Amino acid sequence: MASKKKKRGYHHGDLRNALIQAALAQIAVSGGVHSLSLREVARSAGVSHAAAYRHFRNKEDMLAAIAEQGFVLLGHALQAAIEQYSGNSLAAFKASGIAYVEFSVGHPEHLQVMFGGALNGFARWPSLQKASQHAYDLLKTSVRKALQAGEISGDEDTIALAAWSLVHGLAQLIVGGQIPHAKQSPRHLAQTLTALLAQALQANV
Amino acid sequence: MASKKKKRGYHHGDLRNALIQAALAQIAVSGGVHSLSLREVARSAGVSHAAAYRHFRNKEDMLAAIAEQGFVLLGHALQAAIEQYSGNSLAAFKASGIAYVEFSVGHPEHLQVMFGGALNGFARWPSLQKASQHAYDLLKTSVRKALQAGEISGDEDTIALAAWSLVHGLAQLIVGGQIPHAKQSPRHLAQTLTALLAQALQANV
DNA sequence: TGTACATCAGTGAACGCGCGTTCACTGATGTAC
DNA sequence: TGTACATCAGTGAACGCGCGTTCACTGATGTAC
Repeated sequence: MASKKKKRGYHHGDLRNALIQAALAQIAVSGGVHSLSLREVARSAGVSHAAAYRHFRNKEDMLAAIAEQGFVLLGHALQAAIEQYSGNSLAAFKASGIAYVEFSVGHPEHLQVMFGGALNGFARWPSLQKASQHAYDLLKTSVRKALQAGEISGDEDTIALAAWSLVHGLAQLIVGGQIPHAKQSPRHLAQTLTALLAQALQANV
Repeated sequence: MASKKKKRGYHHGDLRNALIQAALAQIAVSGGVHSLSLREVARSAGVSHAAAYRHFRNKEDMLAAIAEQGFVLLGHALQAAIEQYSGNSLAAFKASGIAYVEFSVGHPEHLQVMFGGALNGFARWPSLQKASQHAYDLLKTSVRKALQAGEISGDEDTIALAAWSLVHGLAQLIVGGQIPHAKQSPRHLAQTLTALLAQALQANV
């Protein structure tokens, strides 16, 4: 259950990651970042609670590490979706929106730390801020390419904000359990809404 | 600072409301529901912490009361916006979206309790569930009227979900401080995005 | 290859703290006669 | 109007608890010679 053979550090091997995994599991079970405890996390990772302080300055710092991991994973998901349609910038744009929703639904615990307001701004964690900025840049670039290719029209910032708001809102509502009557899968919903937005953006081309 | 002359109950007059107000203030200052404490709320309302138990079964019950108040206020905001354009169902639909964003930006503390996941479902508080359902019904009705008037076209559920996602996402991003570069006011942003969505919905009419 | 030493990840006890909730009480208010 | 009584909102002390963080320590690992 503990370290396999990957890093094999001094003692545990990869306690930092093990703690992050334990924290995510605790969020999933208790259903909230607010009830996450450093001691409980260490306990379920099979380690004394003081050990956590060898890897994180404090509890908040641990949450920042989780949020950063979330944005990195989100970045990868967006990049993969975009690259899948390298020849068609509008399809790539739509795919990135769908990927945003699928990532959110697949990683609700990360999402909660990323956007749940537990960190009060990312300014104190440069690498977190960088990862978050990178994910947003991918979206912006995707919009710019579709604009340059003449497949959609409009103001770049406005389009990016509309797209982000749409998929972010959908993801939050799904993960928050606010759409109980949804008969369709998150992916299907995301496809429908993304197509609807794309339709609006193509209107004036 | 305490009760004016409105209800003048036995002792305090309107402690229940005073506690809710104190809780909202505490959320605003500390910047999170997770760090809200019943004892601190009672303290800042000038009352012993045990007094709170005369008005709420427990801490969670107090949060539910705040969320309920939020949905009631949201309902009023939506209703007012819709009634303002009683002759034009498309304008009413857009106005309700803008009102959603303005309510959110104007009541970030309520929003956090309503959607921050602190309650883990509304099922245990019937009146909260009713208030939340009512707000959603206003949106649905607004969509249906625009459809019936032939001003927009599409599937009712899809349109409602798209509209809700868009304004909810925008609101969450603004309140969460995720849009630092926004040069425009929340209201302006909401107007722009709502108009964009309306454009897509009018496409096939 | 073997030994002495430095490093530092993880330990276990201790700190001080504020929390949520319960309880028997008190005293201000409302009401019946 | 006055008095006796019932109600119940708010009190203050007490409960048990788990928390975040610090500290001197220990012992496994890596390294210089």
